[in-house]
Amino acid sequence: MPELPEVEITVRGLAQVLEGRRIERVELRRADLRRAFPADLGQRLTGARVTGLGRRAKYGLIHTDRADTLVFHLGMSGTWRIDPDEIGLHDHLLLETDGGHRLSLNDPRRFGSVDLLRTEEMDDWPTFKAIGPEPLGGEITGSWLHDRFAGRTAAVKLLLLDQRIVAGLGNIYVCEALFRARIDPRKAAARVSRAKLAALAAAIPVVLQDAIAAGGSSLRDFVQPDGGLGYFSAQYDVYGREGQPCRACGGCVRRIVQGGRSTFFCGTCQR
DNA sequence: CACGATACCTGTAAGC
DNA sequence: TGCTTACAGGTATCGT
Repeated sequence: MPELPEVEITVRGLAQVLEGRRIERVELRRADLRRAFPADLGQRLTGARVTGLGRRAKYGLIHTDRADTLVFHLGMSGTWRIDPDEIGLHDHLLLETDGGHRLSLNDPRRFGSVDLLRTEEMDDWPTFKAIGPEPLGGEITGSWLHDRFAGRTAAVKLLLLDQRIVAGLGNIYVCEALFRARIDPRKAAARVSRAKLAALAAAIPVVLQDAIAAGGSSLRDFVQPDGGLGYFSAQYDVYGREGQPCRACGGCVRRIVQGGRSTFFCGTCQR
């Protein structure tokens, strides 16, 4: 996915064309993504005015003046497209605004989701209640991680992907944050030193902010709402760099599989 | 409960 | 060229 930085960039792009605008037309081009679209989505959204955009973890939020909030998740392959030239097989939800723009939620793999919540009840939504704090919110410190990791034998990399612990990190930024903190991703979470956890807590928001500043990452099917591409992928230290030299020590970046997913790290720097 | 494996779905690239 | 396989940013669910 779109991990947290890509969702943040998406939300900022959507705000440019949605903020203050009335949604004049809603078109559902299929009944579901991962789950069914809300049955009354079109009815509740049509004619509503967008009062603001937001983000919680990897979920994008579109608030309306009808006290509803559309919550979208981009899954692995979702993107919002603004004024696409053509509407294709994977454009599943279309919104047309009084500003003359047409937005399309495009998601080939359909791992994404769309929900419509009452804004005042949003914090009580089970999905939001179950996930951990925002990594950019300043709550994640070394000692906080130490507490959460106490007694945990799973690899630190796998726990960082658990949205109940830290919400918003995905495979790329976990690999990058662990590199910056010089932590071996295979290490049992409870056995990572306090000093390393402090470095990790510091690295997480920095790597995310760096990615946001670069405009999000560009993997093969991620395009920003304005059609531009992000360039952070060129700055990756380890992700996708198997066999290439470590930028810090010149050693060889390795790829291993953890939890069925690729982990990239430097076996020399990360201990 | 913690943990690992699997399923969901499509597109792309690599290997034969 | 065509077929098969592996892999891709995530998350829910199911065994053990």
